[in-house]
Amino acid sequence: MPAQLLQSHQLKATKQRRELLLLMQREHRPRTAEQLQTKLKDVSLATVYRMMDDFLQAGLVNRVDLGHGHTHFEYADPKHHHHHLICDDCGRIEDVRVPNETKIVLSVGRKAKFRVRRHALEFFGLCSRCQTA
Amino acid sequence: MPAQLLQSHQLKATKQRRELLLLMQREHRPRTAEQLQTKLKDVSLATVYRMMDDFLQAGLVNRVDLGHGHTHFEYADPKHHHHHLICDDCGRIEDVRVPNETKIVLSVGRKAKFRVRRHALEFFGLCSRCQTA
DNA sequence: TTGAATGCAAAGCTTTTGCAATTCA
DNA sequence: TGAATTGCAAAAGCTTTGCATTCAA
Repeated sequence: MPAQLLQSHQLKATKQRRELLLLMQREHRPRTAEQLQTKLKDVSLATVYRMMDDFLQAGLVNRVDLGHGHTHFEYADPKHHHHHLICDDCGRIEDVRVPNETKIVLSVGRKAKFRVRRHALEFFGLCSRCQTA
Repeated sequence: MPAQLLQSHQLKATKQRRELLLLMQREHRPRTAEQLQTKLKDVSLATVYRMMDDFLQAGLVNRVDLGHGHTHFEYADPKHHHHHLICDDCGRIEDVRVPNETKIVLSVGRKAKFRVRRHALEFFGLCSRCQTA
């Protein structure tokens, strides 16, 4: 599957790319380049970053800013578009869907004559556990 | 004004803090620590970063991720809450207001039993000029 | 007066880059 | 085969930190 997906985006299906894409599909969670590299073992960190650039351009992954100093990446599953709730206290990350999101994004773009290609949205605060603690 | 604002947030109103806060209120645009330091002249970069931490905690400024490698900061004017449209082509940044934003944020938090304290939202794409070019 | 804030310079991290070797189409 | 990709190690930022000094309350 990864091989075909890569080729359909004009990306040469190298061993490293196939492994990384497969890993990200399975994790479907925001991960740092280092976290991904650790789980791949035979791929250099520089290559992970280079592949991320390619994947980002192809729209296969999204860049996620969780407020920690380093960038996270997440597989962009078109069937499960979502955003994140990030707990300031315990760091837990929950997925969340925003109602009428498409409509909102379209209306924002239309009003400003801006062609929105993508957007980033994260919520920060306290998760249910940490509120009571 | 900055002096009182600082003190109301339990922040000692030092010369550097007053100047930085005043500058950010006037700029009311996302700026990097370096950009701010340049305009201040007599404040070290380390101090700008340290002040940003304080201001962020106090809620006086927001952290903005424009997708470039470095963090931007913007004065958090409660009367002009807005988000950004960032042009992939020319880099121009426009402010935008999202209709019913408060309602949306509240509903997202309620559904997930998550107490949302703040959120980050940026739109990327092509501005009106770059669409036609 | 005194704890907090600042400056300077060094250290720390994440991310990028050059170049030779390797690999996929 | 030939262009694209990868590894390694060095370089390049941005951001943080230690410590002596200065400053606001």
